[in-house]
Amino acid sequence: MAEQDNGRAKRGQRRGARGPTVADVARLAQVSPMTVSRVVNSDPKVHETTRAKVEKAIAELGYVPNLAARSLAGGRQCRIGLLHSNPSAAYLSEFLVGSTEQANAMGAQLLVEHFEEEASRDELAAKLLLHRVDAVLLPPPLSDDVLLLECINRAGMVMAQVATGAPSPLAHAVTIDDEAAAFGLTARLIALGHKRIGFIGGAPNQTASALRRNGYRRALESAGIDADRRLETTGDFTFRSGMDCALALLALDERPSAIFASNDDMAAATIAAAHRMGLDVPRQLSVCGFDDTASATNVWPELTTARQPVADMAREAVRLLVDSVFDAKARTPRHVRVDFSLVLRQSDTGVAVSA
Amino acid sequence: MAEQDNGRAKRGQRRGARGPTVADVARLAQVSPMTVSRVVNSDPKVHETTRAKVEKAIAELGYVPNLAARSLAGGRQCRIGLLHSNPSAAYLSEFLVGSTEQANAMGAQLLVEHFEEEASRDELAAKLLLHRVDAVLLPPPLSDDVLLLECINRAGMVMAQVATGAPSPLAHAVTIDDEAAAFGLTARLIALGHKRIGFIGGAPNQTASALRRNGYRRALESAGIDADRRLETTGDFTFRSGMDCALALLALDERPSAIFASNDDMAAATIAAAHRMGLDVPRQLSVCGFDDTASATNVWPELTTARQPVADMAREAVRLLVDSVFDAKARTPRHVRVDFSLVLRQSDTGVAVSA
DNA sequence: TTTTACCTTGGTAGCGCTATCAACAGCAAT
DNA sequence: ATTGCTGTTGATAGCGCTACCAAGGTAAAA
Repeated sequence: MAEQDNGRAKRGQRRGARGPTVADVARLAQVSPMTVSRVVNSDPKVHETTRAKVEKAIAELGYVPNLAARSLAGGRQCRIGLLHSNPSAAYLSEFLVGSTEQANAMGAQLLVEHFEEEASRDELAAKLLLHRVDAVLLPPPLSDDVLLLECINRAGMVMAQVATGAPSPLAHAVTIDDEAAAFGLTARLIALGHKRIGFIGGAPNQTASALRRNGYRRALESAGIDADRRLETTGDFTFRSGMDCALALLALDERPSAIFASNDDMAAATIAAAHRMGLDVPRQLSVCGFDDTASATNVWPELTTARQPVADMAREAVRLLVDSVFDAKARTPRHVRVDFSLVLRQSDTGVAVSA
Repeated sequence: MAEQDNGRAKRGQRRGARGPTVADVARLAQVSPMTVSRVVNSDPKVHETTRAKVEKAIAELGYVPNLAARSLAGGRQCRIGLLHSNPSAAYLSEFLVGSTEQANAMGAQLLVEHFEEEASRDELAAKLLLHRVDAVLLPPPLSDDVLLLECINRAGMVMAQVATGAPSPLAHAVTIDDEAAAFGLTARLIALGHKRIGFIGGAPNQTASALRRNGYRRALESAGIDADRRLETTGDFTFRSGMDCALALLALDERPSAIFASNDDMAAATIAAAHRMGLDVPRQLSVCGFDDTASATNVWPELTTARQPVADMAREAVRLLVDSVFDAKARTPRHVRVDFSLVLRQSDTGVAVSA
């Protein structure tokens, strides 16, 4: 009931005091609202003096632009649909942090949508359209779903694939050089003295899996080690599949002395499998993973792995999308490659073992 | 230059065709824009017949409300700051999914902000204020930071603590019954025949830690088992601390036959420690965790644990916050308790072992 | 000096929606 | 017939911001 007037004169006849507006700033700085708008949007054609005055007024009032009004007036409005489907929680977490941050910073709205494997791609596209989604952000494994890409493209939305092995001409892409990273890790195992190195591949439907396998093979090759196809197994990025593959590898007559798993979960499983068989890691078996997710440090010994800057990749992808939505010229698909790094921990640094 | 008119009469003189508006729907349904607005917002006082007409028109045009305009006109605007500080990635991920979903559904804006341990709470509050944050969402461990709560409260923002053991009178709280869950898990271990059950506590500065410890103690007590304080250790929810505690417990003269860890990461570490000492889990050592995060299934054997519905809790918290922001009457702190469940997997189901 | 060209600023008119209040039924009670 | 309702609808006026165009000033060119 009590109409409390917290120190500020009520503006309209609507409900009480919200934050200061361009008009307030304009009054204080003795310029027009329009000029304030220009300063806020860093329009180059504002005189230095005026800009300073306005900035002072802004600081004084603690003015913050109202996003709603801005996007309404500006006509611009960017909704990004983030589609995810059962990626590792650790990956998704980092991805979400990066993408929400960037989306907020750029005034875009992020809609997080879970995509069931079995769901119809057409229905999904229809749903996105219904939600007025302008752009779609695709973390793996969805970034490799060609049907989905085509479907979304047909619906006229911009897309960004993150961490795909096969950038589509229909979409932006942000990737690391998976092959180089896998090459690097394998080369390191070789440098440690290993000659029989087992490989656990990722899900065949993710293109990155093939790239990592190539990196592994190329490293062996360039070290002059004959490839033994029995040492190559294929999992699906889950812990359980990693366990199965590792057990199979460790049951071979000529057991590998090192195993390169295509992601951290499978590497963690490999360590578990080794322990289960009474092998010490890294003394009797060196292991390395890929991705540097939380799993990498939640095992003992901690995993040597390749780190993708997931949050940065998400940020970059959002940036590409927002730019595309606001500026038709930026709509031609771009492919951004970001740097990875090798994180050396304890899972592989045992005494070098010769086969 | 070519003013392309894509099939729809241009509305303003501004840039071309955006989606249909209330006016379009109103015209088609032969009612006033206001009535359309009422239907969209499910205002009860609209006649059945009218509602049907409008809904038909909406469907026909594929109308979707413009959020920006709505929040501008409604004067309502809700920004929720989600503060997180190094929680487990798995937890954060689920939390983010739940909270972004709910925030979008309720037309609120979510700002994700990382809070460094060392950062000044006052500066943080100032920053939140600067970003015009109306409400703050606090997942653990921040939900237990009393200083932070006071600070934010002083700044006049609404808060919600998630998974705290000590709901503050200053904030909403969404919790599970940690004590009951810990009781349940411990009771299960006892039922399996264990008499010496080790305990790995969580970080002392998180109130949930104490509750879990109480549940553990109470279960022992009600089973008539004498508490042996040497069996109680204290970690800090990290894998590494779990490893240390587990190694200590397993080095005791009278080794425990089961260990209850206060979260999954520490339970995973316990399994790793057991393997490291050549003990089989669950045959020689039963283990159970808490939270049912991704870690629970990324170890072998998989963890028996207590599941918190993290995403649901986040959703509920967001709901409480948004309601509070839009409706002053809903601002009195509420404490919502949601159900947990015990997830029985393989880490504890060995042959029952007697001490 | 006048003209042309900027460079900077201001005025006006909405963006799409909803709060508010006024208006008009239709019906019961006076 | 008049009054008073409840239930439903419409008209009006902005929310805070920016696109657009026009207007003033100053400097360079004629």
